[in-house]
Amino acid sequence: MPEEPQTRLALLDAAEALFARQGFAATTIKAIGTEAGVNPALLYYYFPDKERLYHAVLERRLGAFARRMAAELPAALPPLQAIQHILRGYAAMMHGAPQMPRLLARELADHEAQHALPVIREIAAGLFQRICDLIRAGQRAGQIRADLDPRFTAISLVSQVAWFFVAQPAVSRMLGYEGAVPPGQVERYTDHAVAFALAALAPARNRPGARRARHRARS
Amino acid sequence: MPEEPQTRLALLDAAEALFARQGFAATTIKAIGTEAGVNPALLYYYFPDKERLYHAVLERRLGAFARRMAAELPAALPPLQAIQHILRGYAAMMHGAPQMPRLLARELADHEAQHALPVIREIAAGLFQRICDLIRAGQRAGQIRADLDPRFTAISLVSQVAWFFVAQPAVSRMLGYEGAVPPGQVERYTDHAVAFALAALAPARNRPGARRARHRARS
DNA sequence: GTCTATAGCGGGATAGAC
DNA sequence: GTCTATCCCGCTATAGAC
Repeated sequence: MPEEPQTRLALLDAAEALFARQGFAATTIKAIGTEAGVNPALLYYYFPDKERLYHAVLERRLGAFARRMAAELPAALPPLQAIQHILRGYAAMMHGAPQMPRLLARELADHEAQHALPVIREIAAGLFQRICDLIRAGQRAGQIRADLDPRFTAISLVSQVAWFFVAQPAVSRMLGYEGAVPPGQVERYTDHAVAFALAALAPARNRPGARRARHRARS
Repeated sequence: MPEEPQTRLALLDAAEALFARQGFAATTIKAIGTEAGVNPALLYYYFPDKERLYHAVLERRLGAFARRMAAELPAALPPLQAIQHILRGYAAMMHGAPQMPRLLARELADHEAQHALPVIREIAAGLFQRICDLIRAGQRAGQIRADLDPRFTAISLVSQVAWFFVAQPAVSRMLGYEGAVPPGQVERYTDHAVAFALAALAPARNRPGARRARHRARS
């Protein structure tokens, strides 16, 4: 990793912010240059074109996250703690890179967009697979309700964190704030989400009428 | 509601599909016309411009949903059942209008985009407020854990359903499907999400070491 | 490495025939 | 109501001076 040119970094940062705010198509080269405090034409000195700049933006963040997650997770951690660890790591990444959630939201929604990177799919799929395996392990150990579908449950777990950040503007307003969610609230929500998840995962203790409505659930 | 011109409807449908797939900026007038099987210039006969066509697309669906939800919910329903009703209604709308989730995701992410409609914010805020109130009622009745923050909990509930549909392409792949999620699986996930939510909401029965770190709830 | 100038294209929107 | 032709603008990308 030799010395990264300042200009290149400025362009990456500016592009990340603008792509997140407005999307790829709505963001112009001129705007990127202005935001970066750099001549717009320099984009073509450091990157082949707008599309590859976008790729570079995604690679930079997601690559780092994927590597960290792959390295950090000790294999010996008990399932419930490992799940907690992943959820908190996910929240921390989202919190640390404020543009990322919206960028990710666009990627997820834009599956037909030409610039969607397979890398993202692979990273997401890898993490998801890991969570599924942890849930199954927890079920075998009797720490997680056996009647939960592991894959559906993994989605439930991830969605709580993902949605909070992705829908940030709406969520913030719903919580009663004008602009962004105050920093402290983010940690509080993360704690809540983990507690909520653990409560839902906990094995049912012979609840009255616990085993009904497997089919036929419409009102 | 007098006779709606066919062409107008075709344009609305085409625009809805394309805006959902590619976003507002990336969708061209020509593409809308082609998708609708109609001359592109007709857009300007039925709508003032591209932006107002977009507004019409959102109004059509969300207006209907908001009216239905406001009308359908009997005030006398017990909190837990009312919550279930809302979640299922939300899922049904998303399922019934496949483009809507992605359109909504864009709106939520694009809070700085100029075309974001205040209507959406109001609808979302109204439903959210309702869910919060239901949670508080459930807590007073002892049917919902008292240590949950009502607003955070409302987010957790909504996010499970919202994320499943919004991240549909990614979710589908994670569940192991190639294209879209098979119809039956959507209902199965909805059932799961409701069950997951109810499990998390259920009052803890004298668990050893129940969470203590509770902040003061505000009115 | 950075800048200016501009080519070249594709987009939104309009005029007006039918 | 529908269609053709077209204007005009702004965007991406490049050429080339410094």
